[in-house]
Amino acid sequence: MAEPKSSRPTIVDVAEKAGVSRATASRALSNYGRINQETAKHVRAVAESIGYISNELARAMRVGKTKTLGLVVIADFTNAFFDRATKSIVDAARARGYQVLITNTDEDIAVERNAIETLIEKRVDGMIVVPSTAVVHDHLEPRRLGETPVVLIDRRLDGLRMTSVTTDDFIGTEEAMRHAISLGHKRFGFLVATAGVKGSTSERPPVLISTIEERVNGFMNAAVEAGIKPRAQSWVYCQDDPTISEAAVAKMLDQPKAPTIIMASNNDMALAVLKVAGNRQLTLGRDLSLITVDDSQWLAAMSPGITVVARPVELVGQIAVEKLIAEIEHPGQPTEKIVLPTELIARGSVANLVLRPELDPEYKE
Amino acid sequence: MAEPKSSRPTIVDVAEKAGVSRATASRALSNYGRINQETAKHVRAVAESIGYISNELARAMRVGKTKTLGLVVIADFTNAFFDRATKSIVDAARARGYQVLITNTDEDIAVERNAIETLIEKRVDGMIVVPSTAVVHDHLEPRRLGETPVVLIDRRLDGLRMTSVTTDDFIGTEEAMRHAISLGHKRFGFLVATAGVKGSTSERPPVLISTIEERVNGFMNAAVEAGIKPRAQSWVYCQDDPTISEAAVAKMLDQPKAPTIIMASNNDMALAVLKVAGNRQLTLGRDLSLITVDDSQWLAAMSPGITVVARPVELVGQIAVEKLIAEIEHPGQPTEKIVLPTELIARGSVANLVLRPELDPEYKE
DNA sequence: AAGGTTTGCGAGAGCGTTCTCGCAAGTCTC
DNA sequence: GAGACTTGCGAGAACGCTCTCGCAAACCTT
Repeated sequence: MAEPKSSRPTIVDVAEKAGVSRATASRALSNYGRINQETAKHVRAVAESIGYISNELARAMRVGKTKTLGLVVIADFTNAFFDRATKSIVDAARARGYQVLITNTDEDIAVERNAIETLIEKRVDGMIVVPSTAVVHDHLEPRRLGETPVVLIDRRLDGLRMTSVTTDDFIGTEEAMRHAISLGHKRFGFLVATAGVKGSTSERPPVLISTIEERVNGFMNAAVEAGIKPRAQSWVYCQDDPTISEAAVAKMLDQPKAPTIIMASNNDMALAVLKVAGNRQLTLGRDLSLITVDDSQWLAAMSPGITVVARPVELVGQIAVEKLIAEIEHPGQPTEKIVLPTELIARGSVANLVLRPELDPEYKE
Repeated sequence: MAEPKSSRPTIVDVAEKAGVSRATASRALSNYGRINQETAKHVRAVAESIGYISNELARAMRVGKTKTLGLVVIADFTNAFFDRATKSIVDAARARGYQVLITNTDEDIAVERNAIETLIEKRVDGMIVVPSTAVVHDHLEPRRLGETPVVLIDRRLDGLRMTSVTTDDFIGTEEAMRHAISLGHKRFGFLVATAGVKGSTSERPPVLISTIEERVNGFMNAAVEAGIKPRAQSWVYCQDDPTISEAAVAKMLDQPKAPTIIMASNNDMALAVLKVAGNRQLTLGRDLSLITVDDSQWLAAMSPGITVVARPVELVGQIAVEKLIAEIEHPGQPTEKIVLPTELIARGSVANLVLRPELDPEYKE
């Protein structure tokens, strides 16, 4: 009478059935050490026949590597950065034999702290994190992390000696501004998504995550450079909430000298512009212009297509994985702050006021 | 001289430092069994002070539960189903104390088989899978899976006794068709995304994944019901590739009696329609109508908004997690085929040919 | 033919937990 | 104040794997 044995076969089962020791079975299955190829083949056949699947937990315990990466991200895959970044990370990891454990932070620092703790508990070999704030980051300090390497993406955290992969949004948005200026735009509306702000305000919050800060500075710099002094009311820092951002856009457009173009700091803001423009029957690229950051299929497929500052999102993910795995497999890599260039993709959403000055409502013959 | 001890502190370190046994330390940290609350507090303080973080691998080995769910998905988060589904799954899992290991299949059966194997190796407590095909599924058979429970989402696999959470796309698309018919449309173009087909064809492939099959049948059924006989050339089954689908749309529109409305089986197809319409300066909801499946912020924000068959994606994810965890924690649950209702959201992309028959190019006074 | 080297394999420890069991001391019960 | 029960804790096994070490047999080498 065989015992029940309800659970999965282990390597001991394989060993017994094959008439060898655990050690030999292990050698056969993981293909290492000195072993007769005949026995190895036999053991593998037995393993296959009884449906043996190795227990990576046990192996991980022994060898100290889980072949798992943690991803700490604002898992809003509706977002044109995180969706593509996540996919590219998962793919790049798989290509190198790693799996990825996803944890969502919802941009909440407490959740993030928790997520990182959980990932360490699960003993991931390393993690890629999108820090949800630019300020508090004790949970990312070496003391907490121990040996676990971390690579930051999307946002830098300047206080930490840590590899990061970001994009040059300063130059990207500067370029976008120059483009708009060259097409004759002089009155800009800046619509900036700001975590941590409630409602909307034209006052600049004390801290912005690096990505947003660069975009703001890029806008500003190009404006100043062109001798354009953006009025306070053309800046709106606003919470990432459709109702609030749409209201902000509406207010912007109702000003006496309304902007001819709105620079959106991200696609949620761009959506608000689209919505309001739609409601008011404004045609983009004619009655109102728009530039946003992060490309997506939708932005390209609309009519007119929306002009964007495109970031090499997949590349960010791939490089992050590459650097992370490099550090995992060969500890002691130098930390790097990698900054990738963006690309301006001009489509039809920016009116050419040079050719058609009459499109500017303030235009006087 | 203390030994180096480069790696993380273990429970033995905590025990030693606290002057208790491993057992007691474990009891204190995991809060179970009989333990003096004073000692417990002391042990926890010591653990905190030396930065102890429990090793879930070891715990998992011992207790046989990893508190990890596997997600086997076509990780194209650009897709309006998978993005939201993934987020809702990650969130629902976290709320119940589970983490999610994501594996991408890219709609490739070999990769899927592999992914499932890997997840079993990592000993996930259960998995949620989007099967990438309707035919081969030996890797999902009980023999392979062992005790690991699986819940299917998005697509049913009728041959398997397995819980699934899907949406009623048959009724959903039928409803969409009735809506279009009630607005006076008589000539339809059906644009169906089909994995496995190369290029595009008007011949129906032998097998379609359940979701797509239901959509096709829903379209068909409502057409027949209304006495509309769709011509062969109004059906296009086409590979999920922008160039190919755009060509298919163009061809469709160039027919002698071109359709007044295109029913897209998913958003990739809808994108193709948008692109072609844009190129040809056709205004949606006037020169050409469109209905697609799966809502997204973009579809709502465009002008006109696109009419969609909206599926309760988040709910699908939540229920899947719920059912899966129920089976994990209380094995022996009955398998269920859960089908959730869809909702037709009418926006402006369908022209009203009853009110404005002149919008139909075939209209003769 | 004697020594050295290589090959193949098994015994056993160890990774960091949890958990059962047993024991000593304390608390109750009458 | 003796037995019964409760409380708090430690010893040790177990989860399933890998890997070092040692040993026997087989193979060279001179």
